[in-house]
Amino acid sequence: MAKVPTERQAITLRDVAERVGVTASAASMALSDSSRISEKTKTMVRAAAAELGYVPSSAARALRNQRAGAIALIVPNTTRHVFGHSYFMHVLTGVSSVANDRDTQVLVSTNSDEANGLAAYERVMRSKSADGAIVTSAAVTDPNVERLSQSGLPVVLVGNFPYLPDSVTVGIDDVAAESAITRHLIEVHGRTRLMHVTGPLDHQTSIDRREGFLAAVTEAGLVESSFVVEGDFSEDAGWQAVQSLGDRIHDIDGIVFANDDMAFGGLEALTDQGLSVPGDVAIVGFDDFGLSRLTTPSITTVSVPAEDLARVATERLFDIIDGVTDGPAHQTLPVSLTLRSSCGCVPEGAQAHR
Amino acid sequence: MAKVPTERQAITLRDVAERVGVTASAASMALSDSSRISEKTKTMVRAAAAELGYVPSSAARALRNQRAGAIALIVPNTTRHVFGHSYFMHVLTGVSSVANDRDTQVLVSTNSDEANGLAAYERVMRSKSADGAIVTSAAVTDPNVERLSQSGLPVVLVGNFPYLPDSVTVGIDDVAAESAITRHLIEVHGRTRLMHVTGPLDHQTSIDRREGFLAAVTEAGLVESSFVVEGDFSEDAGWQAVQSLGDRIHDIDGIVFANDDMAFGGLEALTDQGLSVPGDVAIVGFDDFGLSRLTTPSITTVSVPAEDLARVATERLFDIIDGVTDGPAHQTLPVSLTLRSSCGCVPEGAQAHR
DNA sequence: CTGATGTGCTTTAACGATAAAGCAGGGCTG
DNA sequence: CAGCCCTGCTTTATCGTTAAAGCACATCAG
Repeated sequence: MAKVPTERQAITLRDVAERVGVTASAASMALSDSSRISEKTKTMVRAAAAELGYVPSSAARALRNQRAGAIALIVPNTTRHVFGHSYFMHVLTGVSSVANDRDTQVLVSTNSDEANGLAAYERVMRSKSADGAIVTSAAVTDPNVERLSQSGLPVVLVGNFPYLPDSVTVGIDDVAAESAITRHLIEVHGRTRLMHVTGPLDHQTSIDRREGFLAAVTEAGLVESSFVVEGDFSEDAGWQAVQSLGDRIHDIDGIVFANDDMAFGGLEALTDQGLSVPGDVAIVGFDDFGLSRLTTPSITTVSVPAEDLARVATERLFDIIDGVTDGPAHQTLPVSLTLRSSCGCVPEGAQAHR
Repeated sequence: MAKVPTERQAITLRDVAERVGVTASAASMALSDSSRISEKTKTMVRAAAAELGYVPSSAARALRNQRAGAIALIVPNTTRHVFGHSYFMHVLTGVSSVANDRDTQVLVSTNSDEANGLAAYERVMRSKSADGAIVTSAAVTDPNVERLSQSGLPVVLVGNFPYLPDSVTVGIDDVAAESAITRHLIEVHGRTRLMHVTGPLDHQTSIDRREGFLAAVTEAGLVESSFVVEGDFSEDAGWQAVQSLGDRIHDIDGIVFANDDMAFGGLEALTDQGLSVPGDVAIVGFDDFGLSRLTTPSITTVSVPAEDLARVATERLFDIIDGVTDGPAHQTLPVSLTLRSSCGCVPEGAQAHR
């Protein structure tokens, strides 16, 4: 084992070069396997670098190459409340794994309280701390997303942004998915009187899921017996949506929640009122980021491949950074229905244990 | 509103200086409010900088100042399985908030599969991409933690590392906490025949919690009727621990799980066997990162202030980076017992809705 | 009226890496 | 054997920022 010096002073390329007896330039060329350097020198330089534990200074490289060697994962602060921990972790995992393969650092930028007038993530980009950014959703009303995506900097958005047709996005088909799970309640479980609890309607996801629900009930001719209530993706909103129905709860036999958190809140409210799920009311959620699997009964939901979305988005981002211009502007990944107990598909307590 | 140029070319200090008619040096001094620059020039430089949307190049700054302006949050890959998403998100939130206040970027480094011989996070530090690191726990057997903390680089560990007395740590008192919650089962709920399911015993946390459990049962004179089973913090381990007891399940009236995930798994197993919780068996968990609140019955647990731990650790890290040498080596934050249904404290269904 | 002290900038140099251009010496071609 | 092209390095310059030193010019004390 080579003894790695514990000195505070970092090892620079110059140190490596001096040990071999060449200039720093030669060492640089040797390490990049230039054809203009003799095999013998290359070997010596590589050996010296390994022995000294040389690691190039990222700052010097970034400055010289005009490339940070890092990408940013931008999380508008509003997101924290709207999306759950698990969603973000899946995204982070996906981004990290691709970035790791490319020897690129991942910088996480929460928007914080834009103290400097400039949004925190705009500073990140302008200071060239990152070569590009993955933006994980945001409110439709967030002007920063548009500014970022039109700034000319490489940006890939995770989600759907129909109002930003020029942006590059990777998402799922919320309309089709919500429509499919609604049809499941109607066709498989014979539910005819449905309520839909939406997410915050300044989020595209919420708008699309509502549209999917409406398409399904319209197609089935159940418009008269169905209705929509606005929520905000929080557990409490789900609880409120059910609670505020009062006696009208008996007018419905199925609830399509726009996400799992609200479904859980709704489930609690239904249970509190002594109603059985799925017996009296069948419910479904959306996301499948963990929670829906754990409840009693477990919640039937749409599984969103968050990690895959992030992975695809990050690969696309690297393409853009590398100057690839002919990639797809908008990609849509498939989702799957995960059938559990809350719709009546899987008997309670019959959950498999691996 | 100043029109921010959308050019691909970034604005440098030279651009700002030229517009005012001074050199880049003068502009630099003006922006740093040097006393050697006239008030008039300062005003003009500041105006020009704002107008052009000047943001200093982080790479150039890092190179010149020998400071990255970033800290790393290091997550050994083994951690992913051992700690949950919520724990990590709390830590990330805590680290981010403090870093944001200091205008510092947060770099998330998962260890990945040390492809380059050098652990990924060692590269991060050696390349000077970050000025310091927060390391979120790790197995006792992980040699990298020791190397990192002894490398002379600023590192703060979150958790307890008694075998690294020279490191700087911020943690909780696992022994006292597990002892307290065990005593709760004994003293408040009169349980006398207890099982403890540990986490992976190559983690200090698991070792300490086991010690706390043993201290409590010893103190109460219940050693004969109690025992310890090894788990690994996974939901499945909790399930297995209960399941593999067979008929011996009737020999116990309380289970102290070393974390909430296992408690949930155990809860499922108990329910599957038709046993009532807390009626037949009272159970408690540890962590309170979300899951334990959601189960039926909800799980009594120890609330770990993960975000606060991260915040304190990050503040300490900045102190070290800034050269403060007289800070506390080891800090311990207080935890609290969160009493819910699974121990018998709160009647089922009586959970408040805010 | 001269040397000391300020004021307000400019010049210089450095951080570390690396393309591009420069240059010495050997080998080859015509 | 003069001219040319390789080979294998060195020299030079640059990325953007900033500390330190330098240098005019003004002001003031003695």
